[in-house]
Amino acid sequence: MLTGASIVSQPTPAGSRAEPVRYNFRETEAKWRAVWEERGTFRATADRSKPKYYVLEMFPYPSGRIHMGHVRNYTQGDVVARYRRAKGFNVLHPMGWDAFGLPAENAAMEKKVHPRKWTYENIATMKAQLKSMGLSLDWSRELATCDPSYYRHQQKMFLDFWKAGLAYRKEAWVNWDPVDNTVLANEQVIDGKGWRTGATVERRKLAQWNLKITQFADELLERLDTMDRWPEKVRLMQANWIGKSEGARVFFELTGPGIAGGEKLEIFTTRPDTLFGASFMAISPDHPLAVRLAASDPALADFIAECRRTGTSAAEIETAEKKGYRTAVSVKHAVKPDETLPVYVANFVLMEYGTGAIFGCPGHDQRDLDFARKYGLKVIPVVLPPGEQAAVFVIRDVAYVEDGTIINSGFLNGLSVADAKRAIIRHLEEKGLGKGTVQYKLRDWLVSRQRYWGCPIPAIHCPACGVVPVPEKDLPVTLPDDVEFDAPGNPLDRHPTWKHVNCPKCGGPAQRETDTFDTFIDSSWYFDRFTSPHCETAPFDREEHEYWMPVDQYIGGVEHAILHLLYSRFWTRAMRTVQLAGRDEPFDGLFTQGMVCHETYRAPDGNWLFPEEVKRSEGGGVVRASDGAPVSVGRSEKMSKSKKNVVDPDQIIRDYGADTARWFMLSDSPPERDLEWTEAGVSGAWRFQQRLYRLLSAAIAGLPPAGSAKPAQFTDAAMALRRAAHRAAAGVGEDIQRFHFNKGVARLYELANAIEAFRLASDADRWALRETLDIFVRLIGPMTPHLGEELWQMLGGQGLLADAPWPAADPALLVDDEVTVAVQVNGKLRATLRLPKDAGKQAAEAAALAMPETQRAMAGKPPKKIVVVPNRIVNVVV
RNA sequence: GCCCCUGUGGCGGAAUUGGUAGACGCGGCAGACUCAAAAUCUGUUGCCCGCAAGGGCGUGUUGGUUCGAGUCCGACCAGGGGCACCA
Repeated sequence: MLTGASIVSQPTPAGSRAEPVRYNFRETEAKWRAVWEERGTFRATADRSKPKYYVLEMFPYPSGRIHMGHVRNYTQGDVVARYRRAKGFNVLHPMGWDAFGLPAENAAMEKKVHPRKWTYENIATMKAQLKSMGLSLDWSRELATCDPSYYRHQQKMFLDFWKAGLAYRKEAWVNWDPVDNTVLANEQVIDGKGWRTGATVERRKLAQWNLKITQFADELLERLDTMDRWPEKVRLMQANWIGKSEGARVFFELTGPGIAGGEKLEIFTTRPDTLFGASFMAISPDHPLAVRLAASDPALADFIAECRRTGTSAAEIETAEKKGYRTAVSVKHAVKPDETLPVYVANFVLMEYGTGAIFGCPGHDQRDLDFARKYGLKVIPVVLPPGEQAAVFVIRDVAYVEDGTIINSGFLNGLSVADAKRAIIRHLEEKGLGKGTVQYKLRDWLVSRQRYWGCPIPAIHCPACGVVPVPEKDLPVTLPDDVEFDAPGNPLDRHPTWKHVNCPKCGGPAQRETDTFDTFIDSSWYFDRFTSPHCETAPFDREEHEYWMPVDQYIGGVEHAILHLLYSRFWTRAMRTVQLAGRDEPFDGLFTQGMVCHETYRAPDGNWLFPEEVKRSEGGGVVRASDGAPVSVGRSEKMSKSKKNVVDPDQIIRDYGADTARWFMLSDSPPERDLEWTEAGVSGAWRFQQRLYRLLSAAIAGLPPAGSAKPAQFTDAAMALRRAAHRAAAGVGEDIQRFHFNKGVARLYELANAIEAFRLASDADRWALRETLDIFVRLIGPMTPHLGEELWQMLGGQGLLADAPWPAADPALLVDDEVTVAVQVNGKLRATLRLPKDAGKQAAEAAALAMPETQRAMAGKPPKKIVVVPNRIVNVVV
């Protein structure tokens, strides 16, 4: 009998020392993982009788070891997956490896390991680490993108896309590192030099493979509006990236030396309404006309060469001066027949956007104005701001870019900007001088990489037949194993035999394509493959794919907001185009998690220190543990090896257990925000695990067996406990669905506090306590699954907690029959009042006015007005 | 430069539609247990005045709407993110 005693401070048996009950997480966690694995608890099979739920976290690059960002990502996904299982969904929760990529080649160069060996060793290590987290993953679906059984389908799909016109070759300017003999991505060029070699990067024109993502530009943009389970931020970033703008193309007739009769210059503008204000034309240094004119104009050739030397980094562009070179040619003004306009080559005009040529209207574009002032060109205002007089309005230092009334523009005069756009486009189209068009910033996806460790592009270059697809029967084109990394450049290119093949068309000697695919291709369809990863005849089994897709909940870092997610959306449409699948969108719900941060530490010599190298001194400062040297503590930043502010997940799991790591990841910080990793937070999470174990151990004795008949009567305290439990059941589920894990955690703390404060006095109390514990354990299951299973077993639960249903909240217990109402006088809180739920306005008013606190605050004045919000507030205005 | 987001105790953060600001956790303080410490438990903890009862102030700053504003509107300040010669 524990009457009146706290259920926790249970007296220990006489004679025994008060040994605190300790939860042995090491043994227990391993035990339950073995049970799940042995029973195949998380293996998924398509079952049309149940609703499906596909939970996916972005698969990792096998860099060597998992980091805290992975732990956070996979914990969140696992909570969702386990919760959905408990709610009766047929859950697919797979894991794989984004296994191609440059780090493997760097490792090969530095450590003389073959990229394949390095990659698969890393996979083995990281798989063991992920397993130690107790994730509810179906490992039977594991895949690695570097496996030929995976990428053969990718090669096949590429051939299909090629046939359908979605893949093509195009000459493109690339950053060429002359030392490594390779192409560099823009972000690998620092101050015009290669990031690895320090060599000055050259701009070279190379034939490269491209995928026609621009074909879907409009669709990719329009569909964003309907994707309401994606973060607003990501949709906005994608919309900006696609960058739709409406305007017109206009043709200007060229005149001057070297110009053939009738030759035209085509420009793109979003402001055709300002055409009458044009005072110059500007073309890109890469524009064919510029290149042609340079052949007979050495000064222009120098100018173009100088432009090409200027880097493409953000900082350089910002500081680069706007410069132009006046060519010998001019154009006839499209709408003012007797005027001509000079043609400049300008360093700020991009060949890749629009037509690589613009017209300059200095009055209504700041950059054009700066240019015009610099080169002494005319400034003709053609939009009059409201309230200004046309006769006296002039543009000084600031271009006018807002709406207004059109002036100095012939038949457009008097129109608004929007009307003028419509009118001029109609005019241009009628006269054959131009046409209204839509322009996108989005460019086609360049997928060629001069690398070894990637998926080979299945194409053959034949001197007679040109570029020929590898026949399907010869797929996959696999990578040769015997490669050397001691020389710069692509090992595939200098391999003695690999690239030499016979042309599949004419049988003559030919060469393989030695470029490999951008690894973003690998990750553009892995989620499709997960639906049937062992299918040999196709990328996936169509029926399995139909059942499981789309991904219901995708979770990963916001750094993939544009590229990976946009490419995946494209790939899905490309597959639809070649009738491989019928979907438009791969990801129904998307969640982007925040980063994991930690304080940074620096020794007096300026070197970074790992968190485990520092300690708190007695004086409260932070010192180096080895010698007590003072340490300067920097602000919390994203964990990174370079600043050594990292904590190893392995270490945490070893010292505190997976459940503690998971619990800490979920508590306090909202999952979309950055999380600060602190020692105090971890030990707090650990203490809670221990506390729960003690709580259950102590409470369990003397409880009625599971399934005992419900008593007819409960005390108020027991009813309060039951209400708390049922409210938690409803609330935590809601929190998980809405990704408010931190709030769910807070509710569980509250319920634990209520359980601990509950005093047992009767059998009915014991029944209520068992009911509450039963609910509680089910609720913590998704968050701390190992401890959950252990407690579930202690409670005598049926089967595994991982298979147990989510507790159903009794609606009758979710509503209180009494509510607390706030009493305000002139909007200031003066008292609170307990009232029966849904008490009438009059009763509430009377009760509030009767309170001495109310009367005192009213100071004898009569009420002017009384506002009553039922069950909430009574506000007396005097 | 353009676009977007966020500002709440010592700290992380709660607060359906405008309706009791600070749930929950961390940390602090006081106490219990202990020879002592750790662990654990109990109480307390926004700031200011007051012995107390009680009162005043308080969600980045500032102005407004409202019976009532963390929440809505305007201006500003600070921090973070994205894009960036995009015509």
